[in-house]
Amino acid sequence: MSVRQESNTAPPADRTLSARARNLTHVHPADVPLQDALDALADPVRRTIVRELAATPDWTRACGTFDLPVTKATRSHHFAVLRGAGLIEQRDEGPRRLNRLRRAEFDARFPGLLALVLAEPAGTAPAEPASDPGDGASADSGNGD
Amino acid sequence: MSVRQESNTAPPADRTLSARARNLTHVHPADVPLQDALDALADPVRRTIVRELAATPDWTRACGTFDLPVTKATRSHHFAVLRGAGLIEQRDEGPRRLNRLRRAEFDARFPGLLALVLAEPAGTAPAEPASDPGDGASADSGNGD
DNA sequence: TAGACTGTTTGATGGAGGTCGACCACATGA
DNA sequence: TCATGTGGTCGACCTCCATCAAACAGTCTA
Repeated sequence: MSVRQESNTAPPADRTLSARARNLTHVHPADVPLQDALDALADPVRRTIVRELAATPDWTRACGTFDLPVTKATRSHHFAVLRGAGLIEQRDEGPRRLNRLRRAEFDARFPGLLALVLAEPAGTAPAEPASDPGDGASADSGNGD
Repeated sequence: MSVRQESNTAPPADRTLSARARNLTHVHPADVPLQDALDALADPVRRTIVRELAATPDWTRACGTFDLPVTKATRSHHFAVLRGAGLIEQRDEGPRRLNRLRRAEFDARFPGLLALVLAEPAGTAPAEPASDPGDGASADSGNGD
């Protein structure tokens, strides 16, 4: 019992998947302890990712498209943490790795927690450039399909 | 402007207060950034304090009566952090320092967050003895007034 | 085949914070 | 006045984790 079918997906060697995708292990929010959720959201960079992700449709943002004050190595680390906390889902699309915020599932497990993060004004926490006055949605923008 | 009247109470030198009580600076939850709230609740010992505090009536538990796997120095530190995050209120009663969980105020500022902590099964997070079989409320108990 | 692009992994580093022992401050009671 | 009990402060230690640079691994296009 337990471990939701699509849960802790350590993929059982699926040949239809690329070698890269096979390393993508997801954790369902239902299996995440509160400790991990709080640890994940206690970092300002990760909360920024979550907020930016919430502002765009699912599967439209690759990891590299986020405006973060860290190198790609650190960025990669943060995405892994968010994945491990059941906050995001990832899928490989060519060379890019697209992201989705697990809104409903996560909110079902931790009611209200995600809302607090999304309600937090951007640039409030440290390690954030407090956003530039020119508004962030200049070029890439977050328009949908 | 701002800073709720009873807010960040760095008491303006009140002679009716003991020297000890004068050092008791409180922060109103409304003035607490999400970062501080998450930092405060990300520690398992502090969540234990919050849960134990929620299980007893206000102003009935002194700092020393909590069953924690740390020394009093660390304990004192944790209580200070909780106070600074607007999670608890403290009052000196003789040599003891009594505590109160700021349920309503904190929940108004961070809806749902406190509920998540209280819903967390005790002994789940690390650094907790997973509770002793004899039930915690043996001697001192938490009965109220 | 080579190059550009995207993302991960590894090893090292620095800082923040949890922890402790020791000492100090205050209140109470004998 | 002294002893006790409660709690805070200080300095030191130590672990964890965010961070980076460098090297590696796929994917796509030319």
